Amino acid sequence: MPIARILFTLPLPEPFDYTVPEGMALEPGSYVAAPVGPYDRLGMVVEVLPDQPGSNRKLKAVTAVYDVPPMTAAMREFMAWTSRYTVSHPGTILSMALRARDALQPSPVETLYRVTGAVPPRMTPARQRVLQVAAELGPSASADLAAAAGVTSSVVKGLLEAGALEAFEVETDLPFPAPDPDLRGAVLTPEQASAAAALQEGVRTGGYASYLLDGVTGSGKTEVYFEAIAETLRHDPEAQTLVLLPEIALTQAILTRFEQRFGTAPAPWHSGMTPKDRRRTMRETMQGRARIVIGARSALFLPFRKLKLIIVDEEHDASFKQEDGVTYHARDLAVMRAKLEEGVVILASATPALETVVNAEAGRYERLRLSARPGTARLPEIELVDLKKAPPTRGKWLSPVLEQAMLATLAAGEQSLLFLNRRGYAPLVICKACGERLKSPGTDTWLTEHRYSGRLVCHLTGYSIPKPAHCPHCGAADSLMGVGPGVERVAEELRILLPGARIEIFSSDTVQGGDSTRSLIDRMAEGEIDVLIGTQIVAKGHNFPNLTLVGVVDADSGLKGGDLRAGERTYQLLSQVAGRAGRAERPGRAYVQTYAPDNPAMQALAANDRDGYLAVERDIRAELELPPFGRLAAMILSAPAADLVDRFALEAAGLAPNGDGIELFGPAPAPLSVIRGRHRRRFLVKSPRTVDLSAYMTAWIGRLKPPSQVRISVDIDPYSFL
DNA sequence: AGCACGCCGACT
DNA sequence: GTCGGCGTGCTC
Repeated sequence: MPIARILFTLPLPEPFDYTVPEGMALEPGSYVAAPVGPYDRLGMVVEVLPDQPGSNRKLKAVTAVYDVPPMTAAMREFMAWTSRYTVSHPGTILSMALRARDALQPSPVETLYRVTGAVPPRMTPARQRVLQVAAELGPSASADLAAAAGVTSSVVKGLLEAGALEAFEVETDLPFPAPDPDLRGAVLTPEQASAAAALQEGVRTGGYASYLLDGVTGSGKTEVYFEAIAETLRHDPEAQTLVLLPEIALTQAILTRFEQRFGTAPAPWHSGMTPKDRRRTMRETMQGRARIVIGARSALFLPFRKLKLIIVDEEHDASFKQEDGVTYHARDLAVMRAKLEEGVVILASATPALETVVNAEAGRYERLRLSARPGTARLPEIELVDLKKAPPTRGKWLSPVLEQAMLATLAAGEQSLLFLNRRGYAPLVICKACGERLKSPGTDTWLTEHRYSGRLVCHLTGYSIPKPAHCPHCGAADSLMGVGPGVERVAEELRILLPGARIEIFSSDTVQGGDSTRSLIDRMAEGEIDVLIGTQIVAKGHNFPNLTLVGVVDADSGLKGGDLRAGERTYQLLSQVAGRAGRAERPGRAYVQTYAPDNPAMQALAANDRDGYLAVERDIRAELELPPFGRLAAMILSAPAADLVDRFALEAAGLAPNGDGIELFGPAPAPLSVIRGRHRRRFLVKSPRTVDLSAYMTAWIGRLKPPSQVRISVDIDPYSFL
């Protein structure tokens, strides 16, 4: 009997071997159920080996094979590569690819009823009502008909037997309607048209091609990549497209734009979906029927049938970096997947990551620039407000310069946006009596005061308590004081500065679901709000025609902490926020409050000199051999007891292999040294570009024998530093 | 990941 | 004298 090597959705180090029963057709990529210990588990065939006569290995047999298309060779290669690169078990990657395992089963069915037109031999008032609602509602479930008619389902059953109703079965998971590439494209400017033509040429040529779509905010990148999608749909009736967006940008607005262009919304994939919707998207994707999938970073692991185009929108966005469990950067993996799928990848951004720009300059991506906003809209003037020279009065957070601008904007009947990336009222609570700083239990992060809810909240773990009347440390009454600004506190300041103005806060605390987000955005767009104060959530994609003033309350907050990309990220975020101003015919203006006006990121912002800034950053990174000119990896050790992890960290340091050009830093306490009661220590490894750092980390871990309480995790290309 | 097997404290 | 804590090791 032939032998199948099967990879399971379990963290096992290697595939297991099984015999293939007579008559079962298996090939690499087939999804199967096979026994692991006492139970059948979901697995995937990696390899089918011919009969091995004379072998006396006792193997179990494969139980069943799923009736779905096998995973493609390109996807299997992608998983194997990802497993090696991220230093994680192949089975763990397989579980990521099969997140909605019901998708392997056919759609569940439900029974619906509809009227036949036949009149039942015996008509009663109850039957009459049911037939009436059945005619009004159209095909419906028995329970729905009964409820609408105010009867029990036995009346429905009686009508079915009498032939006045007929039953039929439908699948509950419907296919996605086919998008229409030729519905109506936007009228493109010459610059947009030439970028679109280049992308379409790439799609038609076939094979791997990669592009950087580098367009200023509002230059119409979406319309341009829509044309690449349209060409993909037209060119090959089986080709599929994946659009990756930062989680926060996956809003109704983008779905509506797809619907307007292609007549139907794409298949969605993100963390907030119900199991049923997930199952539907995954089934349609693996069957090859979903032609366009739009999703957050995890959508990259969906098992497409024929993935020919991947678009990474806002490719610089830090949320493409997955930090827990298997760490990966969805943009980098998207490029690899496109290579293996022999497809086209488009990285789109107004503020591309330095890595991406360096790759484009090295010729690895073809760069397509969109330099103009269509119509008359102009980029906003950005002015730095030096807080050392023009500080806010004590207890306030807005400099007089910004206050004046806000007053003038309100007087002119225009809107302002204030950006402050801090939720709640105050990011830190201290006791005036004893100086205690309130921390989240089991974690070394400060508690944030939220005044609307009257609670102290840990933004890392979600821990929250009502604000205590007494200091938990010294017991003093009424001594707890919020320190520093949050959006709620700035709102309070503004209500005094601008009495009567309509002021709203936009943060993940004030808007829960999609509906409240939409209504806030709609009200802002329609001019029903004068001042919007928002966190990171306001930076993306919203178009407010009457918004002419943007104020950045604390431009320096992102520069703190030892992050390699702090300056770059600050530049990206702030230029994106500033870009909210002046989208329509009115010119926009942005004030950026900073204590570090000489910082290169601030200077570049004021001079609107992105490329100059990137050139400076690039030279620094090249000099220090930091990414993308060198490689980084981190190893994080954690344990419930600090002494245990410290002892093991020293042992691990001694066992680190030697390697050419490898530099080892640490162990040092990780940036968050305690999370959920686990003490964390971190090593940073730096190597030249030419070194296979994943292989180095794998070799290192192979030498370690951690005590059971110590956990090891590897972060390839870490984003948080130090 | 499960799950079973295995040794040390509070209960009928 | 047992029930059960979760540490360790195995699953083709």
